[in-house]
Amino acid sequence: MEAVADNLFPILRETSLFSAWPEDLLHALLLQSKKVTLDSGEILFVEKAVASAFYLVLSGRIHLIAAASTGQEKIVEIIEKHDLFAEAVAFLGGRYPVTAAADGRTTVLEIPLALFLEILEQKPLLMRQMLARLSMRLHFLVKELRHLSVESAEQRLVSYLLELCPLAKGSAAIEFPTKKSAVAARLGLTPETLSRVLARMRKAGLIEMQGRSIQVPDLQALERWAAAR
Amino acid sequence: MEAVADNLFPILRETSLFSAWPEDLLHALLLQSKKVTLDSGEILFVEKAVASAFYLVLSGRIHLIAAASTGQEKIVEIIEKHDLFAEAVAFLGGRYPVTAAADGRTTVLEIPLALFLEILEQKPLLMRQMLARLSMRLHFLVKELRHLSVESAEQRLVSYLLELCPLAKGSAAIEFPTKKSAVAARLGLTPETLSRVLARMRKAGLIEMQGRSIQVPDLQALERWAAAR
DNA sequence: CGTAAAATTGACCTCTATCAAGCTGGGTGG
DNA sequence: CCACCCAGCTTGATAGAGGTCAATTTTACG
Repeated sequence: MEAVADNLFPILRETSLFSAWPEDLLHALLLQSKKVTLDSGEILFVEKAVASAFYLVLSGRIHLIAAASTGQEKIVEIIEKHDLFAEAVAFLGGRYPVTAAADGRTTVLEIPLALFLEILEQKPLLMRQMLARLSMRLHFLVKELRHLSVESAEQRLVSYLLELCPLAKGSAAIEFPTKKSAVAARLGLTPETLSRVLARMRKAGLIEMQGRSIQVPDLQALERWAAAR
Repeated sequence: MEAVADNLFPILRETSLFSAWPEDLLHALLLQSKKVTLDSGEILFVEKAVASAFYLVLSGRIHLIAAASTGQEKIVEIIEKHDLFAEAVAFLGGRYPVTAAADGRTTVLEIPLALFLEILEQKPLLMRQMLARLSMRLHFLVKELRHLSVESAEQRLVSYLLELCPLAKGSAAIEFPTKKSAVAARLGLTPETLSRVLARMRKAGLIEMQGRSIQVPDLQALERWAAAR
């Protein structure tokens, strides 16, 4: 853990949650926050632990993991650089619903909930933005639920690829954010199945692949292909 | 659609969202609301439609359905009598993320979003409660995600049964809230699979069943059985 | 009752997980 | 500088869970 530098301001400002915060409040919040650096695989917090803070990824990546009693794990979400996570726990008894683990060496900003809540309480506008954020997460999860329950491995992978590329038309160059085995877990698949689906796409001439980067000459063709299974 | 009667007050008061609302505001909101009655299977709103209202189930049941391009459907949630739904859409461009359909003849109270938002804007305390509600839904969905991705049919059904009965120990008499085919969809299963799992439980002496009602002589035995698969 | 919808049961098949080898490529120490 | 090593990836063979299709049986309700 280290002291918090002023260069964090622009990063926080770019998040939907903090974009409209007045300077002084942001500063007060930063004063109570600290950087935490994790080694690959290290656990930031475990499911059901009492929540006292939420986080912003400064570098690296965080995996949010839901584990079953059988020991199986599903990556609910991969949090990228400059994204906030776990901010929603604030409003509920305050226990984390998932486990957070570092993917590669990762630094996060730990923001204490107490002061954050206090500030929110007094600024309806900020609360309003918080509501919008939670709403978005809700929609995200509903979408995930659909993907998992009614879509095949092919459809899920294609949806995921389409999410990763900004334009929905023409061709695209896509890069997996992390190693394929983690992408597989994110999609609710095994690494083997992901590998096979990618192989099928390659054989069908729909993609080219080298390591983590994927070329898609025709996004719409890819979509049509997935729809047919 | 009919005029709104005053006997709705106690029902609204029992919801977590409206429990703390001042009389006058609730009244103002009710004045703009109306009852809507739907026949079985009738659609209240479709996915992606622009949202102008949210709802409270007065009688019957509503299924929230996520459909895939293939035509397959998953029931995301079964909304019971006196529960609110779709209130979260308010804060997001305002499109419904799911389709809502009546399960049996169903009456809902349609509450317009515009006034609701206006009121919230001026009452930070109410907003705070709204946040708590969204947070709960978020946790619910995360749990669902885990169930779907890392649990077997047996485990999902048992979790669902345990959710339906208030006590976690000893014996219980459980009643499915709706027809089995809908329960199956809620669990992400086909009716056939649900039927088979129930048959297996019956043969293992873990449950007795007549129509929609289920007797569980030993809840913990049921849990152990599910854990072993 | 009689009919239609719901539920069950059986046979079969598909998808994905699992287990078990190989393969590959980037980093390390000799 | 190269050989080796090992994590990550791929590929193959196999099995199991759950879906699909079809044929009954049961239930609900006019």
